[in-house]
Amino acid sequence: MIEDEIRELLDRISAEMRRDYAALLRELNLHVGQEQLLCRLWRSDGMTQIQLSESLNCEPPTITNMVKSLENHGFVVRKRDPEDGRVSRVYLTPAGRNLCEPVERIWNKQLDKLLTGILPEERLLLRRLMKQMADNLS
Amino acid sequence: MIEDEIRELLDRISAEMRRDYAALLRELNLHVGQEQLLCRLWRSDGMTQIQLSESLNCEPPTITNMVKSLENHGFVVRKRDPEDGRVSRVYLTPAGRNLCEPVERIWNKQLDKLLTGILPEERLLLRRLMKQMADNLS
DNA sequence: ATGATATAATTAGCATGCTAATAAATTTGT
DNA sequence: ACAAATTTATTAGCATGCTAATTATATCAT
Repeated sequence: MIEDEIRELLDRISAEMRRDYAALLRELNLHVGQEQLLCRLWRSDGMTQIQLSESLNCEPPTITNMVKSLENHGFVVRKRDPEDGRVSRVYLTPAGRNLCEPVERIWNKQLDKLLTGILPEERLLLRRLMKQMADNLS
Repeated sequence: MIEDEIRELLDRISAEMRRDYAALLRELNLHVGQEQLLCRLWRSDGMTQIQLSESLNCEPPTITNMVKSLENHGFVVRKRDPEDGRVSRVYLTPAGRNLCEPVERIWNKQLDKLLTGILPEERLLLRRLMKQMADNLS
């Protein structure tokens, strides 16, 4: 069945992308997923952990762990919000900010690999179909 | 850029599929990924752990952990290979075998959700493009 | 036959990611 | 004003998944 093949292909692509990213990001001392969190901060430094968990679509304890790990590696710092004592805001250190370019290089490199041999008009179509699938899931 | 959107959509789809599967599989006392290992055994019971790691494209220690967990839950048993003392073969218990149908129901349900609104001829195209991407990665 | 090499699996340690339960601060309701 | 409810973050515990190092068995070469 076509549908089962699509499921298996999606599983394979997800897993393989993750593996490739893991290998590439290791050179930057990053784990898969951490670059996504940093990406949010590159766009908007000082987000709260709740905002991060909503933006990354994961649970607050996951953010606690990720931020703790990123803080141990010196890529971010946490500061208590002076106006709301419950809130902890996450800020980039210079080291964290400097990861932006190398991470984007990795993204582009991996994207080139993924899309090799797929024509521009096929990419448009692919985007449309993937947009539909993403919307179906949320 | 189209390519960046494709990357972000792929990330979103992967993550969301994983979350959905996690929720659905929890009712069967399974974690995401375990159903893939079981699926290999449904097709060919008694595989070695090395064979499983190659088939699932993950590392041997991961298989050790997964099999240990599945064994604790009574879905598989490990038996030493009588002809090669290094090899440990993994066999389904009746409970593990009985998971086949409910897992396939979950797969089909989730696949319906994913592909809603995508026409048969678009599915063919999608499969071709995904096949290309999967081949690009391996 | 025995020392070296290769293969299969495990252990330790770390990260993402989850749920359930808890702690701390703020807001709401009466 | 103060008790109750809500919000934000953390802790504990478990699973997948990784690498590096280790153990146990089998094979290869001299």
